[in-house]
Amino acid sequence: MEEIIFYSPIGYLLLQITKRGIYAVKKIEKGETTGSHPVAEMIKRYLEGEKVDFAKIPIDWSGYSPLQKKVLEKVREVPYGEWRSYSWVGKEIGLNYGWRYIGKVLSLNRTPIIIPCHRIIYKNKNLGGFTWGKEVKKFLLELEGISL
DNA sequence: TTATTAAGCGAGC
DNA sequence: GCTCGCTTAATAA
Repeated sequence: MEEIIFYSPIGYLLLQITKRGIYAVKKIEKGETTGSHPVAEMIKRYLEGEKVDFAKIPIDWSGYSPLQKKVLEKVREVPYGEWRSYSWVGKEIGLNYGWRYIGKVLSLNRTPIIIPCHRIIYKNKNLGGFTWGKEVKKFLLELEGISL
């Protein structure tokens, strides 16, 4: 497990990487930058407003159930600058009425930004919740040009 | 096997 | 605007 701490427009971020890929991204209050990593640089550029493609970054899925992984992989397919509802995700993966479970799965997401779960909001355009708080979610959506 | 849980949604007032 | 009822899979007891 490799750990990189770097500074971004939303604060210090801790990036955890295993042999299989990105394991987790965490927001921390204080810290000192501890070197760099290509993925850390991509996240930093993204948070500064640049359009970055995270699709090719490998993710360490260990700990997720098959269905949870399916949900998160579907969320990754949502293109930059667009948003989807929780029920859209549910229908896409074949849960006709079980979309309430989607919220549960997204709350388990260890890698915000890389898996853009901030692009999943209420149908009426209210924000749902977010691992790092609604303020960060709003920041990310406005960054991509989505008005609420 | 049962109870609890989670970041939603639409109907009806 | 607000309240209410509901679905699903995962986890714990």
